[in-house]
Amino acid sequence: MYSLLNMCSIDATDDRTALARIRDAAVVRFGEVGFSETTVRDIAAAAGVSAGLVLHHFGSKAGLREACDDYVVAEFARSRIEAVESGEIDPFAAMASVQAEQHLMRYFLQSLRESSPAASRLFAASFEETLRLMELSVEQGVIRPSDNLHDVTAVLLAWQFGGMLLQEHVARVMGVGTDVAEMMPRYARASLEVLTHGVFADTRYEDAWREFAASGAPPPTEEDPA
Amino acid sequence: MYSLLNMCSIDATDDRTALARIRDAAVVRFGEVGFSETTVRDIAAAAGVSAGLVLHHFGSKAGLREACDDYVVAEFARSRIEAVESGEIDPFAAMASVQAEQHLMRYFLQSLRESSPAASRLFAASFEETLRLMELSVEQGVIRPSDNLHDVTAVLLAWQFGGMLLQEHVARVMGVGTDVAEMMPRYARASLEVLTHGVFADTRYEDAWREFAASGAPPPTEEDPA
DNA sequence: ACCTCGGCTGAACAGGTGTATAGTCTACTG
DNA sequence: CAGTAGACTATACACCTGTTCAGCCGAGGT
Repeated sequence: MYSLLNMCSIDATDDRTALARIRDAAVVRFGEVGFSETTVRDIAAAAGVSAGLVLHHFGSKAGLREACDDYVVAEFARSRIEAVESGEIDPFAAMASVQAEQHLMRYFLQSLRESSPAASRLFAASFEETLRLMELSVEQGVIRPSDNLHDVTAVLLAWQFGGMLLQEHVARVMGVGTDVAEMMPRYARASLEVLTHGVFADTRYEDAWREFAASGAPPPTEEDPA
Repeated sequence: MYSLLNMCSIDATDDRTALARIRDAAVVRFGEVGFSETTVRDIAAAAGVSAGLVLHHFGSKAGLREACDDYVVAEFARSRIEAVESGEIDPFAAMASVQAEQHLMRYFLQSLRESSPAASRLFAASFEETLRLMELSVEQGVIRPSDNLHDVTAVLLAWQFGGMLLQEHVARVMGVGTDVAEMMPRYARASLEVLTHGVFADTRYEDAWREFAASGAPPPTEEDPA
């Protein structure tokens, strides 16, 4: 019904609908520089259409964002479903496949920066899936059992995405470039070390906290002495 | 200490100079909603002056940002020096004192979101100090020795700040409010558990990675299976 | 007294923003 | 073939942005 020829200037071989081109361009721009730094005219130019058409299809810039949110959420869900159907269990491979679609991940990370509604949806969805993965890994003896697996998973997820958000700063203090190939070996080794052995030499801090929590007093300190 | 945000009508007892009021208001606004979402007129109104005066004192909005950056960096440094001079060693207390000046921390976190130049400076400074603290803690037997303490510190710092950045999302999946009093017990318990015992049941992932790194092949996966 | 200088203001300017509107063209339908 | 619907464009509009500018005012020096 709405299949039109696309005459426009972007690429003669681009057979995507103008609407799809707008949406894709918006996902890229929003992911790269953020929502408020992106102009409707930018997106229109990148999609090879006029600014008016963007509003014609999506109503407003906010409507375009919502459409992008829905699209990215759906794409993530689709890629996860594919991964599950292919019988993927290995958590390493799981993360690798998430990393695969870079522009989606960029959009997600940018959403986290801006605390957009999509970020909450994606974080929550990622949490549910990770929690299932953690439970499975505990059964398989890969992950140490915990009577607090729910919160532990939430913290680990925050650390993981938080680490991605601060990638640039980690790379700088490590003295390497921000590209994955250069940074990942260092980051992976350090994080694996912490996630395997912890950082504290004994349980004194954990004990101190447990004792404190049991006393019912308002806790006096921040989270961890990293 | 000194009065915080007094929006339109400045308190008659406010003896700060107009320049200081502008700078303080800018730090608050930049920290709350970010640089590009804050207008010069907003800041001027919050400081009780005209928009022209802001530019008169700081040249431009960018100049104001630089001044705020310098101010916040200096304030952080000052508070850290005070902490060191008071003989503070306990990492818990260290983090608590950092948390104390909330508007400075908010400014820093917002800078991290926006990857502003100040964020790099503050992250690097925080890293240097944390690294010294870690070395000291290793000597005291509190932190487990590591032949990779530099990178481990970088990762832990990224996780800590990253966790703060994603505070809202962690709270949501934990089912608690975002305020510190409600969230911190849960967050502290989970992070202490991980930092004390790790999450992996054995060293298989660490071994696999070491083996892989030794082979010299390009690594195939992402950082951790959180 | 006069003068000067810097803090300070109000209005104006130039550019960019999201958005509304009028109109063109093409494809489909009766 | 008329006619309608919708994709699409160009233009204009209203608003907001950072910034500029001419000038006011009070304090301090001579």
